[in-house]
Amino acid sequence: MTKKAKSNPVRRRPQQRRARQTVDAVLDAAVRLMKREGFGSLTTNRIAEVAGVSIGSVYQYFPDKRAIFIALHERHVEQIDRIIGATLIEHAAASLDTLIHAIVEAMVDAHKGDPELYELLMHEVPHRADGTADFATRLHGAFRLALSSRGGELKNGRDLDRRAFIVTHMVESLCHGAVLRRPSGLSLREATEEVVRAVLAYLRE
Amino acid sequence: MTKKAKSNPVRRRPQQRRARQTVDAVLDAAVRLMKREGFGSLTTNRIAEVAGVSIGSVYQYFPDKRAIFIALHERHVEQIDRIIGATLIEHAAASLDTLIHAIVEAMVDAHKGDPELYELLMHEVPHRADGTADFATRLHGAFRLALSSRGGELKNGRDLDRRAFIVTHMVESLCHGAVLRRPSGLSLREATEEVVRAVLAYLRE
DNA sequence: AGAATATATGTAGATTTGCTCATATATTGA
DNA sequence: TCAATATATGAGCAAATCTACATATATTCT
Repeated sequence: MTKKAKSNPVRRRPQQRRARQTVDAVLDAAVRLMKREGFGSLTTNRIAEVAGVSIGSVYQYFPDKRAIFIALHERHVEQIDRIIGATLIEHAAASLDTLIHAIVEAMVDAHKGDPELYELLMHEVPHRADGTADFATRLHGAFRLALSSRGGELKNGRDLDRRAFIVTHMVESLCHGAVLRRPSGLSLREATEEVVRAVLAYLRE
Repeated sequence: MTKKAKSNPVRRRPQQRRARQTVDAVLDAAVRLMKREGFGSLTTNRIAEVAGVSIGSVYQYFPDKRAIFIALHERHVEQIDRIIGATLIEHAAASLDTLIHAIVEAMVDAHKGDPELYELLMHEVPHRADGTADFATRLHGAFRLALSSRGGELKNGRDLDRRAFIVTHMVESLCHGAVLRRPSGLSLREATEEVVRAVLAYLRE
């Protein structure tokens, strides 16, 4: 398995188009393999093979196997980031009700397309070790902003942080839950609506 | 890394006390090593060494390295299960308010003692692959029961499932968040109280 | 006490995996 | 055109996982 943090092996960053294609091919191959054979039997050589590149190319852009997983998470977080950002802008002037509604629906939509992948990302693929920029942290800022321009009774920053903290975790966890863990007999639409209700109940409390 | 599902290597299950001690020693050693040197540099030989048992003993109870991780998760889930169960019994006759309060505080208490471990379990140690009995699924039943004997307006099972689904994910995610991801400037006590407020706001909605 | 069973040891090695490196090819820029 | 730079290759090494197994000790049962 992974060695003990060898002397900082700096890797090349892709700058030409084919390099970026190589990187993408590696990430896509990793996903395809995980879905097909499970996370446990993922090997770097096999990833390279399925990606159609040589093992050497993989290690030009990823310092180690872990880095592939981190990149997978980053790719996902960036996608969600874009979706949330767009939703915030689109509903900049809307009420809190419709904003929350829009964000929750956007989150659910973003995940329902490929639930298998997000299940893997959530429960199998190890997250990054250093504490930088996990998903909740990045959502927090967005919600803080959205709440600050709306909540009349939220006077100071501490209140804002408190509210944003709860809302962030509710949205993240409940949207994932609605897609991946909702009880049988509860449709995705019903679950989504209930998530919205829960968040708004808290914000109106 | 793990092989491709070799011919079902059935392992011994501990029945004597010293066997259980061996198993525990292995799990404890894995945790100690992860904290000390990170998940990435965990090796089975080193685990055996730190546990004070031979590598042969390790493989008598764990079919492969992954099984050690799975056992780590199971151990944690069982601990939380016991705590939740005890809290439910202790407050069987209490109001919904005090029950939720008690459960949230119990969850936070259970995690605040060793946040480093739970951070590892959440983000580094891969979860089990088969979908059996994850934490949320098990909490769901408990909350369903607790709500059924209290919520006056919850008529049928669908409503119950809906409510229990939301509450389960809120409690799990927000308690973890309060311990591991609360914004600086928000004390653990404040965060915990806010979690309770959020859950109750939803249940009273 | 003595047989049956469960547990522990640890070396030797086969197999697998992560990752390196010397070398070759493609692209860019002047 | 041709040097400089970026990208791609893949055999092979070091290290890890996991097995096999002969041996020794501890526990349980009658």
